[in-house]
Amino acid sequence: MTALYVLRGFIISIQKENKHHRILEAAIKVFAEQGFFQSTIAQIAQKAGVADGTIYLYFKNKNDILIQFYDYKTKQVFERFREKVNKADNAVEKLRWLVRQHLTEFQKDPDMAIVYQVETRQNRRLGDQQIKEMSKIYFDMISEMVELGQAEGSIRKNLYMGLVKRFIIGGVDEVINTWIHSNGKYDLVSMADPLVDLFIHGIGSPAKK
Amino acid sequence: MTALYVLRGFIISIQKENKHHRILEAAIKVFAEQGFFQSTIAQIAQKAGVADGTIYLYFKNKNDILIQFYDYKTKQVFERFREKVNKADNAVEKLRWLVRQHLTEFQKDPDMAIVYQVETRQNRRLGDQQIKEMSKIYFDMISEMVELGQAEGSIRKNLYMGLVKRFIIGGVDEVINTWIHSNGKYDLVSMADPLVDLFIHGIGSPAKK
Amino acid sequence: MTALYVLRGFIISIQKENKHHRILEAAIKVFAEQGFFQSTIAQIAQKAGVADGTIYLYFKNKNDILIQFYDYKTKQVFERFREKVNKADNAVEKLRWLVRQHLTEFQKDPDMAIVYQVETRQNRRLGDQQIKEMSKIYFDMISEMVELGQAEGSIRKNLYMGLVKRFIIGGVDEVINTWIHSNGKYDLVSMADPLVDLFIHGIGSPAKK
Amino acid sequence: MTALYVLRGFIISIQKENKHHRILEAAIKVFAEQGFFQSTIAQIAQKAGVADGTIYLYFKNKNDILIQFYDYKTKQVFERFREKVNKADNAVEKLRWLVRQHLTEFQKDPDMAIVYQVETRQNRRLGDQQIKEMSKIYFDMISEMVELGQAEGSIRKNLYMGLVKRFIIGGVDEVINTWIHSNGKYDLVSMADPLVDLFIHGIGSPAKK
DNA sequence: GATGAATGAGAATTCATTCAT
DNA sequence: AATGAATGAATTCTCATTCAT
Repeated sequence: MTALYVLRGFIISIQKENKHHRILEAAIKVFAEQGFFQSTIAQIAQKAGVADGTIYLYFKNKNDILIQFYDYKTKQVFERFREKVNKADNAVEKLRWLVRQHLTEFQKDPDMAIVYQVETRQNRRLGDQQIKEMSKIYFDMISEMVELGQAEGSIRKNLYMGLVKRFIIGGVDEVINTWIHSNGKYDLVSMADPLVDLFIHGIGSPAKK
Repeated sequence: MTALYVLRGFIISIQKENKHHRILEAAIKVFAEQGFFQSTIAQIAQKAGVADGTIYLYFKNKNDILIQFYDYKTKQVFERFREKVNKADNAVEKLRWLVRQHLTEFQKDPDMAIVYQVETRQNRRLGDQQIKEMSKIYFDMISEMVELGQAEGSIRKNLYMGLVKRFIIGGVDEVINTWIHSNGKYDLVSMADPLVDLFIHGIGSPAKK
Repeated sequence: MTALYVLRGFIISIQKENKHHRILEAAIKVFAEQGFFQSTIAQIAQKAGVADGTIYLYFKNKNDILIQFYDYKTKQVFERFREKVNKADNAVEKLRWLVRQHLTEFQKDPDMAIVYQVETRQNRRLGDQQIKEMSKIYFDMISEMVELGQAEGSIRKNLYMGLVKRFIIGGVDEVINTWIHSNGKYDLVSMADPLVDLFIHGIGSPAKK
Repeated sequence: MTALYVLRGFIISIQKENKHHRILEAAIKVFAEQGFFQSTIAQIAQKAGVADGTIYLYFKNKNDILIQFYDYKTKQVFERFREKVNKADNAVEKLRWLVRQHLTEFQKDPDMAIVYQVETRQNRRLGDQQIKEMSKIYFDMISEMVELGQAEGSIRKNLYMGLVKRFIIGGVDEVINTWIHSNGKYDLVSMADPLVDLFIHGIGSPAKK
């Protein structure tokens, strides 16, 4: 009896989990298609196959969906960046894997990519704290990588870390944006290595240096 | 009499121009503060010191304000980039002046910067054509610059132009974004030279090359 | 349990039906009092005892209320004309019953009468198709009647059907209009027989014929 | 000098007359096309070639345009009916000329026809007094005609005058309405004689009488 | 008289959120 | 937990009318 009960609880919690998940996925799709403000709860509910009211059992309000998307989906993706970075054993390789993984994840889930780039990134709706938190993950990875590279001798010394971070994130973001605006027509991941090459060597001629 | 008439016409057209301008400026401020979708016509009207209905004498609808902002303000700024670029006489200097001017203009007018970065750039509300048109200005300047640099020998040959463009725009944008999120606390323009340095040399150690 | 469920569903559907009905009735009253264009959704909502927004759960927009009125109320009335006409067994009786029933129904529901005469009849807002459709019911009844009368010998042969239709509808409509403008002060139905007499015999003196 | 002054005054008053007239004509066109409520002052002004504000120099408000249309155009048309009726020298001819003239005038000026039928006729916006006044012209003509006919022996005695009026006006109106809805595709005037025939003889078979 | 820019009240409509079932 | 009908605040936009020039 107890076992059954526990089992039942488990199934229910799975179902609950499912519904929460389904709404989140539906929301991301709708946000990606129409933008946050132009999306309605009704559209999300329909796409998720639940009633409008049901959404409010899982999310405090419309805004909260974006926040939870951020927490659930994005953070998890960003944590995976770290894994890849950790596996690589020199600074340049770490950077290469960071960029590769970033492009890979975003290519794999274009809806997430759109929502992240367009709705989340630039937005003051999400608590700034949240943005900073995640931004920090990236920042820390880059700092670490740069410091390692400087120790290794592969990365030059006179760098202002804050700027390097923007330099790298900016390039990656812009590559993703362009890809999104092209409606994902080409292979995003193949941009990784040439991009990293630019990060490392710049566009300047080595002869001149 | 005729002279007075002409004068009168002139004054009136100035005033009209003023009102259009005042609304546009007010709108940009409001958009910058609250975001496009959270801004209301009433707020814009109030900030511009006109009645709600007056806005519709100058703009087709709320969206049109954004479009006209783009046409009026942004294009003009971008044309000024070209002037600076044209004055410089080698590739690296051209790039340096492009970035300097970009950061200078955006620092000078933070509201424009915010609206441009947040509302315009990523947005499918503006006709894509418009975005592409302006993006093209940037693209052409970069292409030109890179080709010149390659002829001069200051920029390396094996570059995929599309990627270089994103690499540069991305870095600049991100620097601006970070500055915006800091509420303009520091001097944006001073980022120009270090950033260009990164564009040219990358983060890699020259010793290693 | 199931029975209760079914019952519950039934009650709910009745209530829903009620609300739709209530709004429609309220709208007709308001339209009758003020005319379509001078009526506001707020007035209708208030008279129906619902919130403004509720109206949009049942009607696409203000115009749709008129269209649904037409479909729901008017058609049903017109179908009832046919019943009466079918029961009578000679042409003149059929005409008499058509006119009697028409005046009876409109007298019974003056709001419908007003909206029908003023807003619907002359209006290009309703799909012309709808008007034609209903007009056709009348037309068919008259055609049928006339043809029957001609076969019976009670109605003369040399008649242009299209004109006969306008002749009859016109007279009936005008009698209703006059009654409406008098604010329903007299008995409309009592006009039926004298009017039919005019339709049949005209105003000409039989002696002269 | 005085002569010139008078002349000048005359010209001005002609011009004034013209402008008033032009606005009225423009308004009727616009009302005919779109209906009173869906027409805007701006549309009328544009069609009349004057500024919006100018309309208020000649008309108290939008409603007043309809009222003046009624006074100016319609009354004049109705007076012309009388002329024709007066010329005919027996009752049936009088009726025939009334109907002929009615259809002739309305065919000649379809915009007037539309506005009159749709906007004026059924409407409580015009002072009821005005409607009654004009309606009275018609009524008097019909009364007179019927009484004459009864004296002549061409029209039967047992008639309720109020009903006869509606019977005739109704038929004529409906013929006009149908013509309007057909967009004036056929010759309206040719309906006059057959219609009058129906008024006089009805649809009944003479054999039966 | 003529203009037409400006006004702002007013209306339709939308939609996040609630809550009775 | 789930539903979805109901709500009504909020917003955009229109347009008759006014009035300074």
